[in-house]
Amino acid sequence: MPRTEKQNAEIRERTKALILDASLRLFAQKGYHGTSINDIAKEAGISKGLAYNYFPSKQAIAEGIIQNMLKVGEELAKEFYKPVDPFERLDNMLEASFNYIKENEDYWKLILNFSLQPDVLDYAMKISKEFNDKLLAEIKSILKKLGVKNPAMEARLLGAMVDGVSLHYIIDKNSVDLKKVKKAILDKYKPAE
Amino acid sequence: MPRTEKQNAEIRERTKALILDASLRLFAQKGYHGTSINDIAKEAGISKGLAYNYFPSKQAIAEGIIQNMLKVGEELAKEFYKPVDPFERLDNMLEASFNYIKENEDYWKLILNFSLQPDVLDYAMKISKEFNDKLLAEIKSILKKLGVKNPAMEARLLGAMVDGVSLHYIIDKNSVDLKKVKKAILDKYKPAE
Amino acid sequence: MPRTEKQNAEIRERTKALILDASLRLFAQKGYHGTSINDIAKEAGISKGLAYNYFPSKQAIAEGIIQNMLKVGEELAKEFYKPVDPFERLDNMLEASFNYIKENEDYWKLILNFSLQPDVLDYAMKISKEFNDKLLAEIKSILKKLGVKNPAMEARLLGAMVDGVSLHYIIDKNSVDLKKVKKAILDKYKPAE
Amino acid sequence: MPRTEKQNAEIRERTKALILDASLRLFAQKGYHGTSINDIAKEAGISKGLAYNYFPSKQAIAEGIIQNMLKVGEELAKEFYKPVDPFERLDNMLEASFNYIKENEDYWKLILNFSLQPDVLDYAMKISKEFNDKLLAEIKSILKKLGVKNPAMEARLLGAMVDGVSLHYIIDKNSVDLKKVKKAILDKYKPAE
DNA sequence: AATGAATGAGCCTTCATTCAT
DNA sequence: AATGAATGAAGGCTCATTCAT
Repeated sequence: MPRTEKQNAEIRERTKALILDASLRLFAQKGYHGTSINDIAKEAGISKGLAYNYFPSKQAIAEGIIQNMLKVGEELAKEFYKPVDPFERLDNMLEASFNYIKENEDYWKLILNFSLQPDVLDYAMKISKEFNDKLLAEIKSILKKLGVKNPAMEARLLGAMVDGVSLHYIIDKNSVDLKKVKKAILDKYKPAE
Repeated sequence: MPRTEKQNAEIRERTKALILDASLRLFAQKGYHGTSINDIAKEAGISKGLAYNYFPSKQAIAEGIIQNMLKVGEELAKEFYKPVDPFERLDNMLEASFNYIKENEDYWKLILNFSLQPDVLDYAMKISKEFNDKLLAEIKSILKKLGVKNPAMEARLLGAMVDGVSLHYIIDKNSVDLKKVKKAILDKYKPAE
Repeated sequence: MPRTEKQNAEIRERTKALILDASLRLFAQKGYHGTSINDIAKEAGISKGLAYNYFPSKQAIAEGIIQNMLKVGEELAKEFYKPVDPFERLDNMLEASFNYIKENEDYWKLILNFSLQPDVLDYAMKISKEFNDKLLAEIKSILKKLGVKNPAMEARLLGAMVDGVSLHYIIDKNSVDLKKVKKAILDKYKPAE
Repeated sequence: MPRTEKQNAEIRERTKALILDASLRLFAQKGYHGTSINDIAKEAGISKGLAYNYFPSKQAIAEGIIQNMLKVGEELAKEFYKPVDPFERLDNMLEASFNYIKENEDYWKLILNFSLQPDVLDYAMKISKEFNDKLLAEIKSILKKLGVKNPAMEARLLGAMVDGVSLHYIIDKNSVDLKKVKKAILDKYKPAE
C-alpha cells in the first residue's frame, strides 16, 4: 500500500528543508564552490543521490535557498511599514534589520558571496539590489520627514552604515554590539524635544 | 650562454608578479575555489607547470597575494599620518581609503571573500582585522580632537560607513559616486568656522 | 473487498505486458544501456517500484522481451510451412518475413542490438541464430526443389539478402519498398512456365 | 627544458591513437553507453584524466572514431574506381568491401550501432548513408553495363546482399566464408563467354 | 497491487599536482 | 627557466535497486 499523497508531501517538505538548511549553512561557511554535494548530503544526513531527488542540480539548491531568502526578506519588509511616526519607523527599521542579521547570518553571508561572484547566481545580486533600493527609498522618505538636510545622500550613507555594521558583525560577532550601535544611530536622528 | 644571475632574478620577479596579478584578478572575480590553476596559467600566459615552479601550491598563491596586499596596505597607512590638522587628516584618510578601493578593487573583493570564508585562508581575515583596528584607533583619535561626543562609537560608525560604501561600490560601481560621498561625510565633521 | 484471484491475474498480465511493451520500444530506440528503469516506468505509466514487482532486474525485463519475441517468431515460422508448392512456399516465406519486419520493427532492432553486444544478453544471439539456421535449412530445401544449382550457397545469399533488406528498412523505412523488393526477389526464382 | 614541439606532437599523436583504438574496440564490443571512460582508460593503458586531455568528452571520442572511419572509407572508395572493365570492377568492389569488413570489423559494428541508435551520434548514420548511396549508384552503373535487366532494383538487392553477408560475418565470423561468398556472387553476373 | 522516498555504486568530468624533458 | 603530458582523487550527477507504507 503506497503512502498517501499527504504523507509524501510531508516527507518531501521535511527533506527539502533539511537539504536547504544544510546547504545554506555550508555555502555560507565555505562558499558555493567550496561546498560539495557530498558535504551537503552528510550535513543533511541523507544520501548523495537523494539530494538529486529533490533538486536537479547544485545550482538549483542555491536557487532554492535564494527563494527562501526572498520569503524571509518579504516578512522583514513588512515590519518597516508598521508605525506611522517617522522616527519610530526608523527605529523599527533598524531593529528589524539588525534582528535579521542576527537571526539570518547565513543568508547574509550567502547573499554577499553571490554578490561578489555573480557568475554563480547572477540574479541573487539583482534581488538583493532591488531590495536595497526599496529600503533606500523608504529611508530617504523617513529622513525627509525628519527634516534632514540632504535626504538622498544621507539615506545612502545610513544604508552604507547599516551594511557596514552588518558586515563587521558577520565577520566577527563579538566585535559589534548591535543594540548599542542601533541606539547610537538613532541618537543621530532623534528629533529635538 | 646561460643567463646571468641578475637576469634570472629579474625574470623570476616578473613571472611571479604575472602569476600573482592573474590570480588576484581571477580569485576576485570567481572566488578561490572557482578558479583553477589552469585558469591562472592561461590568464598569466604561462604553462601550468611554471606556476608550480614559483609557488608550491594554489594556497601559496593566495598567500602571495595577501603578502602583496599587506605591502599596499602599509603604503596606504602611511598616508594617514601625514597632516597634523585633525580635519585635514580625516580628509586625507577618506581620500586614501576611497582611492584604495577604486584602484585596488580586486584586493578588496578578495579580502572580503577570504573574510567570509575563513577556511580558505584564515589569516587573511586576521590581517584585515588588525589593519582595521589600527584604522579605527586612528579615526577615534581624530574624532576626539574634533570634539565629537562619543568618539569610540562614532569611529565605529564611521568605519562601518566607509566599509559599507566600499561594499556598495564593489558590487556596483555606477551606483556610488565616491567623491560626493566623501564630501558628504566630511561635511558631517567639518568644524564650525 | 479484495480482488478475486482471477482479477489479480488479469491485472498482472496486463501490467507485465505494459512494461514489456514500453521496454521494447525504448530498448530499440536508445539501446539497453541507454534506457533507464525510470524511462521504462514513465513510458509504461507505472511507478519504478512496480516494475520490480514484476521483474527482478532490468536484465530480466530484457529477457522477458526475448521470450515474447520467441513466441512471435514461432508464429512466424508456422507460416512458412503452410503451402506445399515450393515457389508458393518461398513467396509465403518472404511475405511473412517482410511482414514481420514491418510489424515488429522494434523486435528486429533489439535483436540486432543484442547480437552486436552479446555481453548484455548473450543468449538472445543464440536464439536468433537457431531461428536463422532453421530458416536457412528451409530455404535450402525449397531452392533445391526449385532446381536451383547450388542450393546451400544460394540459400545463404538469399538469407543475407533478406536480412540486408531488413537492415536497410530499419535504418530508413522510406528508402525501401518492401513489396517491390519481394517481387523482384521472387522473380529470380520463378519457375519457367 | 621543455620537450620540443615535435616531440609533443608525436606523443599526442600516439596517445590519441591509443585512445581511439581502445574506444573503437570497446564501443564495438559493448556499445557506446555500455563502455565507460574508465574502461577506455584501462584498455588504452592511460589514466582517466588523460583521456580528457585529448578529448573534451566521451561523445568527442566517438566523433573522433567516426572521423577516422571516414578516412578509411575514402581509401576504400578509391579502390572501386580502378579497373575499367565492368565485371572486373564488380570483382574489385566486392573484394574491397569484404576486405574492409574483415579488417575493420569494429568500424562496421560501430557504424551499425550508431545507425540503430541515432540519438548517440546522429550524423554517423548520415555519413554511412551517403557512402552507401554512392556505392549503390556505382553498382547500378556497373550492372547496367553488364546488361542486367532492372539495374536499379538489382543494385539494391546486391547491396542488401553484401550488407547481409557482412552482418552475418560480424555476428559469427565462422559461419561465413567470405571468399566463397564473393565467388558465388560474382558467378551470378559473370558475362557469358 | 502499487508508490515513490531512499541508497550507494558508478558514471562523466575537473582539477591540483607531478614529472620527464 | 619552462613546457605540457600524465596522474589520481574528488566533484557533480545518474541509475539500478530496495524498502516502508
